[in-house]
Amino acid sequence: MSTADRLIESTRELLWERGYTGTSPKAIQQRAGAGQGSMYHHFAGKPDLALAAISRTVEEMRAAAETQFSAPGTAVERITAYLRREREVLKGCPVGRLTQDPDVMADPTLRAPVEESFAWLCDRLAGILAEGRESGELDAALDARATAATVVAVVQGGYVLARAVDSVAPFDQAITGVLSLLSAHASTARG
Amino acid sequence: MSTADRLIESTRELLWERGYTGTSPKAIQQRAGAGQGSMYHHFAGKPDLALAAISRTVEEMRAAAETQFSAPGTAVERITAYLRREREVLKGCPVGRLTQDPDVMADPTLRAPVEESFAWLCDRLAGILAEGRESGELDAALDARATAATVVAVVQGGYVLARAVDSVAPFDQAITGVLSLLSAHASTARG
DNA sequence: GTCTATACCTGGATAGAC
DNA sequence: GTCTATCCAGGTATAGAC
Repeated sequence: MSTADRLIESTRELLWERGYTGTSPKAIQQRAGAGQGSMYHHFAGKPDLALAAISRTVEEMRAAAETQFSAPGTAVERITAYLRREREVLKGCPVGRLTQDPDVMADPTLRAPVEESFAWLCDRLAGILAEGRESGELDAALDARATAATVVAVVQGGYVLARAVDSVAPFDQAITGVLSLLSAHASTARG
Repeated sequence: MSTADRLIESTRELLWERGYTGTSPKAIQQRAGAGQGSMYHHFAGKPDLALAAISRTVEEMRAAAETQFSAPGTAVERITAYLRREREVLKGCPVGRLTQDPDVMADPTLRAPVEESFAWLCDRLAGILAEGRESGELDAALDARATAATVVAVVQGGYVLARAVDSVAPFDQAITGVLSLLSAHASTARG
């Protein structure tokens, strides 16, 4: 891995663990095993490095989600696969975390990937839910966009709950809860 | 308002806006219109002041929630009132935000109020849902604890989505979505 | 490309005068 | 109780040698 890559990876880790404000160039350099001059040779500064890190993170997140979404199966099966996917729950969401960083949200360049990421995720889930509704799998009265927002919110909020009580239990419960509610909606249509 | 109170209120605002790491004693003093010496006369330092601010915030949050929870009405009505309550959505949750602050979560004293806050909220909602199940309002198969976690997660995640796209729309959609799913569950029991 | 030196600002806190 | 002076570490970046 090149020095530039190591710097990006270190930044990704630190943004995840400590956020933008809590991440110093010095900490990035130490974790990457790179010197001061090396970092400023490859990147213009902290915001530039953060942009590279954030871009890489959102790409990975999207690819990971798309794996579940494009798998074979019904809408509920694919959403279940997405929700039950293995996650580092106690570390939280590396993208959602950025929404709490005022310096990230205040910079349009840093903010854009975060914004696009969640917009894409909601749209994609709404599309899958709409498919399920068209095919008769889900109740015709189901609001695809609202339900999609609920699903994404449950994941993001599940992370918050898990971190609050330092246990994955509430995350798993929140997922179980929304899947039960959604499945009930599906069986109504079937019955 | 006393100087100590102004310092606490300023700290509450700044913790909400910028988090613990992003909040400096100097910024607190300036917002409170207090001097350096004044702050260190009333409080031992930043962690001490943060504890006072966090304690006050979680008390307010709990009181606000309890207002909706203890109002007359069915379980779903009270939960709807809670979820539809007016919120400063784009500012996010002042308590949930703290879960993203590693320095807060690493300090047991600062962490405890956050942890208790979410534990209480989940328990309280689970109790209300269990009541609704006992009374026949809700499906007997409904898992009260899981559903409670889902409800809390939707609120917390709704904040994340709203901040991500800088719009209250996804927050409102997420609430609408979970209430639709829950209401469908209720009508199953009634039908 | 990477290193060291340097610079300036802020964070967080203490000391002692008033 | 509040003020000012002072302190040291760290954040963030530039300059220039190698």
